[in-house]
Amino acid sequence: MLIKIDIYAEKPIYEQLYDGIIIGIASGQLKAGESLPSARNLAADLGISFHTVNKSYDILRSRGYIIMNRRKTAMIAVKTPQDIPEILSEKLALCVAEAICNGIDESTLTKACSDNYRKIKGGFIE
Amino acid sequence: MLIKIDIYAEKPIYEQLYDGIIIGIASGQLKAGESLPSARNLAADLGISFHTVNKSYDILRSRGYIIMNRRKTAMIAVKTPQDIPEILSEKLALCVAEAICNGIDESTLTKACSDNYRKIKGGFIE
DNA sequence: CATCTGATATACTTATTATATATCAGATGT
DNA sequence: ACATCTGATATATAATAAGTATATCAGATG
Repeated sequence: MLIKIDIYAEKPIYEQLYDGIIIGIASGQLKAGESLPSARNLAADLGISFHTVNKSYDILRSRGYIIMNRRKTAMIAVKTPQDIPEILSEKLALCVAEAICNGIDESTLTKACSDNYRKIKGGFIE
Repeated sequence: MLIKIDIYAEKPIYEQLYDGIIIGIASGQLKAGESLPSARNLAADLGISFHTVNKSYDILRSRGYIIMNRRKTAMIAVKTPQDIPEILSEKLALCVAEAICNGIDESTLTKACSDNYRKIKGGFIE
Protein backbone atom coordinates (compact mmCIF):
# COMPACT_ATOMS: atom_id res chain seq x y z
CA MET A 1 0.00 0.00 0.00
CA LEU A 2 1.28 3.40 -0.82
CA ILE A 3 0.67 6.47 1.25
CA LYS A 4 1.57 9.87 -0.06
CA ILE A 5 2.77 12.51 2.37
CA ASP A 6 2.93 16.12 1.29
CA ILE A 7 4.87 18.09 3.84
CA TYR A 8 3.77 21.32 2.16
CA ALA A 9 0.06 20.54 2.37
CA GLU A 10 -2.12 22.45 4.79
CA LYS A 11 -3.31 19.18 6.29
CA PRO A 12 -1.02 17.98 9.11
CA ILE A 13 1.15 14.97 8.32
CA TYR A 14 -0.38 12.84 11.07
CA GLU A 15 -3.84 13.49 9.57
CA GLN A 16 -2.66 12.63 6.06
CA LEU A 17 -1.32 9.37 7.42
CA TYR A 18 -4.52 8.71 9.39
CA ASP A 19 -6.63 9.35 6.27
CA GLY A 20 -4.33 7.22 4.13
CA ILE A 21 -4.65 4.24 6.43
CA ILE A 22 -8.43 4.67 6.65
CA ILE A 23 -8.60 4.64 2.85
CA GLY A 24 -6.28 1.62 2.84
CA ILE A 25 -8.55 -0.32 5.18
CA ALA A 26 -11.75 0.73 3.43
CA SER A 27 -10.41 -0.18 0.01
CA GLY A 28 -9.22 -3.59 1.16
CA GLN A 29 -5.56 -2.83 0.56
CA LEU A 30 -5.13 -3.33 4.28
CA LYS A 31 -7.08 -6.36 5.42
CA ALA A 32 -8.32 -7.16 8.92
CA GLY A 33 -5.70 -9.02 10.90
CA GLU A 34 -2.93 -7.75 8.65
CA SER A 35 0.07 -6.12 10.26
CA LEU A 36 1.05 -2.53 9.65
CA PRO A 37 4.70 -1.63 9.28
CA SER A 38 6.28 -0.67 12.57
CA ALA A 39 6.06 2.99 13.43
CA ARG A 40 9.82 3.33 13.07
CA ASN A 41 10.00 1.65 9.67
CA LEU A 42 7.06 3.58 8.29
CA ALA A 43 8.56 6.81 9.56
CA ALA A 44 11.83 5.98 7.83
CA ASP A 45 10.04 5.03 4.59
CA LEU A 46 7.99 8.20 4.55
CA GLY A 47 10.86 10.36 5.67
CA ILE A 48 9.03 11.68 8.69
CA SER A 49 9.42 11.44 12.44
CA PHE A 50 8.64 8.28 14.39
CA HIS A 51 6.52 10.38 16.75
CA THR A 52 4.32 11.63 13.95
CA VAL A 53 3.56 8.06 12.89
CA ASN A 54 3.02 7.16 16.53
CA LYS A 55 0.45 9.94 16.83
CA SER A 56 -1.51 8.66 13.83
CA TYR A 57 -1.35 5.08 15.13
CA ASP A 58 -2.51 6.24 18.55
CA ILE A 59 -5.57 8.00 17.15
CA LEU A 60 -6.39 5.01 14.93
CA ARG A 61 -6.10 2.77 17.98
CA SER A 62 -8.25 5.04 20.16
CA ARG A 63 -11.00 4.84 17.55
CA GLY A 64 -10.75 1.09 17.23
CA TYR A 65 -9.35 0.87 13.70
CA ILE A 66 -6.11 -0.82 14.66
CA ILE A 67 -4.99 -2.94 17.58
CA MET A 68 -1.70 -2.47 19.36
CA ASN A 69 -1.49 -5.08 22.07
CA ARG A 70 1.50 -6.37 23.95
CA ARG A 71 4.07 -4.49 21.95
CA LYS A 72 3.48 -6.39 18.76
CA THR A 73 3.35 -4.55 15.47
CA ALA A 74 0.10 -2.64 14.94
CA MET A 75 -2.63 -4.74 13.38
CA ILE A 76 -5.77 -3.86 11.44
CA ALA A 77 -8.76 -4.42 13.72
CA VAL A 78 -11.70 -6.61 12.91
CA LYS A 79 -14.68 -4.33 13.46
CA THR A 80 -18.12 -5.78 13.84
CA PRO A 81 -20.77 -3.66 12.10
CA GLN A 82 -22.12 -1.07 14.51
CA ASP A 83 -23.71 2.35 14.63
CA ILE A 84 -21.96 5.29 13.06
CA PRO A 85 -19.57 6.71 15.68
CA GLU A 86 -20.30 10.17 17.02
CA ILE A 87 -17.19 11.76 15.52
CA LEU A 88 -18.00 10.40 12.07
CA SER A 89 -21.63 11.38 12.44
CA GLU A 90 -20.64 15.00 12.98
CA LYS A 91 -18.29 14.97 10.02
CA LEU A 92 -21.04 13.54 7.83
CA ALA A 93 -23.59 16.12 9.01
CA LEU A 94 -21.20 18.93 8.07
CA CYS A 95 -20.67 17.40 4.63
CA VAL A 96 -24.41 17.22 4.12
CA ALA A 97 -24.90 20.79 5.31
CA GLU A 98 -22.22 22.06 2.96
CA ALA A 99 -23.77 20.09 0.11
CA ILE A 100 -27.12 21.76 0.82
CA CYS A 101 -25.39 25.14 0.73
CA ASN A 102 -24.20 24.27 -2.75
CA GLY A 103 -27.72 23.56 -3.91
CA ILE A 104 -27.06 19.82 -4.24
CA ASP A 105 -30.35 17.96 -4.04
CA GLU A 106 -30.89 14.90 -1.86
CA SER A 107 -30.70 12.30 -4.61
CA THR A 108 -27.52 13.77 -6.05
CA LEU A 109 -25.92 13.64 -2.63
CA THR A 110 -26.97 10.09 -1.82
CA LYS A 111 -25.84 9.02 -5.26
CA ALA A 112 -22.43 10.61 -4.67
CA CYS A 113 -22.38 8.73 -1.39
CA SER A 114 -23.19 5.39 -3.04
CA ASP A 115 -20.72 6.00 -5.86
CA ASN A 116 -17.98 6.74 -3.36
CA TYR A 117 -18.90 3.68 -1.35
CA ARG A 118 -18.61 1.31 -4.30
CA LYS A 119 -15.56 3.01 -5.69
CA ILE A 120 -13.66 2.86 -2.41
CA LYS A 121 -14.80 -0.60 -1.40
CA GLY A 122 -14.03 -1.81 -4.90
CA GLY A 123 -10.50 -0.55 -4.49
CA PHE A 124 -10.78 1.96 -7.31
CA ILE A 125 -8.88 4.75 -5.69
CA GLU A 126 -5.87 6.69 -6.87
CA MET B 1 -29.29 32.37 14.73
CA LEU B 2 -27.14 31.16 17.51
CA ILE B 3 -23.57 30.00 17.14
CA LYS B 4 -21.79 28.34 20.00
CA ILE B 5 -18.06 28.84 20.38
CA ASP B 6 -16.09 26.58 22.67
CA ILE B 7 -12.66 28.04 23.19
CA TYR B 8 -11.57 24.80 24.88
CA ALA B 9 -12.57 22.59 21.95
CA GLU B 10 -9.89 21.01 19.81
CA LYS B 11 -11.48 22.48 16.72
CA PRO B 12 -10.16 25.97 15.96
CA ILE B 13 -12.55 28.86 16.63
CA TYR B 14 -12.56 30.01 13.00
CA GLU B 15 -13.59 26.50 11.95
CA GLN B 16 -16.35 26.33 14.56
CA LEU B 17 -17.67 29.62 13.21
CA TYR B 18 -17.34 28.44 9.60
CA ASP B 19 -19.25 25.24 10.43
CA GLY B 20 -21.88 27.15 12.38
CA ILE B 21 -22.61 29.47 9.49
CA ILE B 22 -22.71 26.55 7.03
CA ILE B 23 -25.27 24.83 9.27
CA GLY B 24 -27.15 28.12 9.54
CA ILE B 25 -27.38 28.48 5.78
CA ALA B 26 -28.23 24.82 5.18
CA SER B 27 -30.96 24.85 7.81
CA GLY B 28 -32.55 28.00 6.45
CA GLN B 29 -31.83 30.04 9.56
CA LEU B 30 -29.68 32.19 7.33
CA LYS B 31 -31.46 32.85 4.05
CA ALA B 32 -29.94 33.82 0.72
CA GLY B 33 -29.59 37.58 0.44
CA GLU B 34 -29.73 37.99 4.19
CA SER B 35 -27.00 40.01 5.88
CA LEU B 36 -24.61 38.58 8.40
CA PRO B 37 -23.63 40.62 11.42
CA SER B 38 -20.53 42.70 10.82
CA ALA B 39 -17.28 40.96 11.66
CA ARG B 40 -16.70 43.40 14.52
CA ASN B 41 -20.15 42.97 16.04
CA LEU B 42 -20.08 39.20 15.78
CA ALA B 43 -16.62 39.14 17.33
CA ALA B 44 -17.88 41.24 20.22
CA ASP B 45 -20.98 39.06 20.65
CA LEU B 46 -18.97 35.85 20.66
CA GLY B 47 -16.20 37.29 22.78
CA ILE B 48 -13.53 36.53 20.23
CA SER B 49 -11.18 38.54 18.07
CA PHE B 50 -12.34 40.46 15.00
CA HIS B 51 -9.58 38.82 13.02
CA THR B 52 -10.82 35.33 13.82
CA VAL B 53 -14.28 36.22 12.49
CA ASN B 54 -12.63 37.83 9.49
CA LYS B 55 -10.77 34.62 8.77
CA SER B 56 -14.00 32.58 8.81
CA TYR B 57 -15.75 35.13 6.59
CA ASP B 58 -12.82 35.11 4.19
CA ILE B 59 -12.91 31.33 3.77
CA LEU B 60 -16.70 31.37 3.37
CA ARG B 61 -16.29 34.07 0.70
CA SER B 62 -13.52 32.21 -1.10
CA ARG B 63 -15.80 29.18 -1.38
CA GLY B 64 -18.74 31.23 -2.60
CA TYR B 65 -21.00 30.87 0.44
CA ILE B 66 -21.13 34.55 1.28
CA ILE B 67 -20.62 37.74 -0.70
CA MET B 68 -18.62 40.67 0.57
CA ASN B 69 -18.73 43.36 -2.08
CA ARG B 70 -18.03 47.04 -1.83
CA ARG B 71 -17.58 47.14 1.91
CA LYS B 72 -21.15 46.31 2.72
CA THR B 73 -21.95 43.82 5.44
CA ALA B 74 -21.36 40.20 4.43
CA MET B 75 -24.34 38.63 2.71
CA ILE B 76 -25.44 35.03 2.20
CA ALA B 77 -24.82 34.08 -1.42
CA VAL B 78 -27.43 32.71 -3.78
CA LYS B 79 -25.84 29.56 -5.14
CA THR B 80 -27.14 27.94 -8.26
CA PRO B 81 -27.09 24.15 -8.04
CA GLN B 82 -23.82 22.81 -9.34
CA ASP B 83 -21.45 19.90 -9.02
CA ILE B 84 -20.04 18.98 -5.63
CA PRO B 85 -16.93 21.11 -5.09
CA GLU B 86 -13.58 19.32 -4.92
CA ILE B 87 -12.95 20.15 -1.26
CA LEU B 88 -16.35 18.81 -0.23
CA SER B 89 -15.91 15.77 -2.42
CA GLU B 90 -12.72 14.84 -0.57
CA LYS B 91 -14.38 15.33 2.80
CA LEU B 92 -17.26 13.11 1.74
CA ALA B 93 -14.94 10.38 0.44
CA LEU B 94 -13.14 10.27 3.78
CA CYS B 95 -16.46 10.02 5.62
CA VAL B 96 -17.49 7.12 3.41
CA ALA B 97 -14.13 5.39 3.85
CA GLU B 98 -14.36 5.71 7.61
CA ALA B 99 -17.92 4.39 7.53
CA ILE B 100 -16.72 1.35 5.58
CA CYS B 101 -14.01 0.81 8.21
CA ASN B 102 -16.79 0.66 10.80
CA GLY B 103 -18.59 -2.04 8.88
CA ILE B 104 -21.46 0.27 7.94
CA ASP B 105 -23.19 -1.08 4.86
CA GLU B 106 -24.08 1.03 1.86
CA SER B 107 -27.79 1.37 2.58
CA THR B 108 -27.20 2.34 6.21
CA LEU B 109 -24.80 5.03 5.07
CA THR B 110 -27.04 6.46 2.37
CA LYS B 111 -29.94 6.40 4.80
CA ALA B 112 -27.87 8.33 7.34
CA CYS B 113 -27.10 10.75 4.56
CA SER B 114 -30.77 11.20 3.64
CA ASP B 115 -31.82 11.51 7.26
CA ASN B 116 -29.23 14.20 7.85
CA TYR B 117 -30.29 15.99 4.68
CA ARG B 118 -33.94 16.18 5.70
CA LYS B 119 -33.14 16.96 9.30
CA ILE B 120 -30.81 19.83 8.46
CA LYS B 121 -32.87 21.24 5.61
CA GLY B 122 -35.96 20.99 7.80
CA GLY B 123 -34.21 23.08 10.40
CA PHE B 124 -34.26 20.34 13.01
CA ILE B 125 -30.83 20.94 14.42
CA GLU B 126 -29.68 21.51 17.95
C1' DC C 1 -19.19 64.64 7.97
C1' DA C 2 -19.23 61.32 11.49
C1' DT C 3 -19.68 56.45 11.39
C1' DC C 4 -19.94 52.14 9.77
C1' DT C 5 -17.90 48.40 6.71
C1' DG C 6 -14.18 44.92 5.30
C1' DA C 7 -9.11 44.95 3.98
C1' DT C 8 -4.84 45.13 5.63
C1' DA C 9 -0.48 45.72 8.41
C1' DT C 10 2.24 44.98 12.52
C1' DA C 11 3.20 42.93 16.84
C1' DC C 12 2.68 39.67 20.29
C1' DT C 13 1.27 35.35 22.89
C1' DT C 14 -0.12 30.77 22.98
C1' DA C 15 -1.09 26.22 21.02
C1' DT C 16 -0.13 22.83 17.72
C1' DT C 17 2.77 20.30 14.81
C1' DA C 18 6.98 18.08 13.85
C1' DT C 19 11.37 16.83 14.92
C1' DA C 20 15.46 14.62 17.54
C1' DT C 21 17.26 11.77 21.39
C1' DA C 22 16.76 8.82 24.88
C1' DT C 23 15.02 5.34 28.09
C1' DC C 24 11.94 1.56 29.30
C1' DA C 25 9.75 -3.04 29.47
C1' DG C 26 7.51 -6.55 26.85
C1' DA C 27 7.82 -9.56 22.90
C1' DT C 28 10.48 -12.02 19.27
C1' DG C 29 13.81 -14.90 16.91
C1' DT C 30 18.17 -16.98 17.17
C1' DA D 1 20.51 -16.18 27.37
C1' DC D 2 20.89 -12.50 24.23
C1' DA D 3 20.58 -9.13 20.81
C1' DT D 4 16.88 -6.94 18.61
C1' DC D 5 12.61 -5.52 17.67
C1' DT D 6 8.14 -3.37 19.33
C1' DG D 7 5.18 0.61 21.17
C1' DA D 8 5.06 3.77 25.34
C1' DT D 9 6.94 7.52 27.23
C1' DA D 10 9.78 11.65 28.57
C1' DT D 11 12.24 15.79 27.44
C1' DA D 12 13.80 19.34 24.51
C1' DT D 13 13.66 22.26 20.52
C1' DA D 14 12.14 24.52 16.24
C1' DA D 15 8.59 25.83 13.01
C1' DT D 16 4.07 26.82 12.00
C1' DA D 17 -0.72 27.95 13.03
C1' DA D 18 -4.15 30.14 15.78
C1' DG D 19 -5.72 33.85 18.29
C1' DT D 20 -5.52 38.43 20.08
C1' DA D 21 -4.64 43.58 20.22
C1' DT D 22 -4.09 48.04 17.90
C1' DA D 23 -4.03 50.71 14.18
C1' DT D 24 -4.71 52.64 9.52
C1' DC D 25 -7.12 52.87 5.11
C1' DA D 26 -10.72 53.70 1.60
C1' DG D 27 -15.38 52.88 0.24
C1' DA D 28 -20.16 52.99 1.61
C1' DT D 29 -23.95 54.84 4.56
C1' DG D 30 -27.07 57.96 6.73
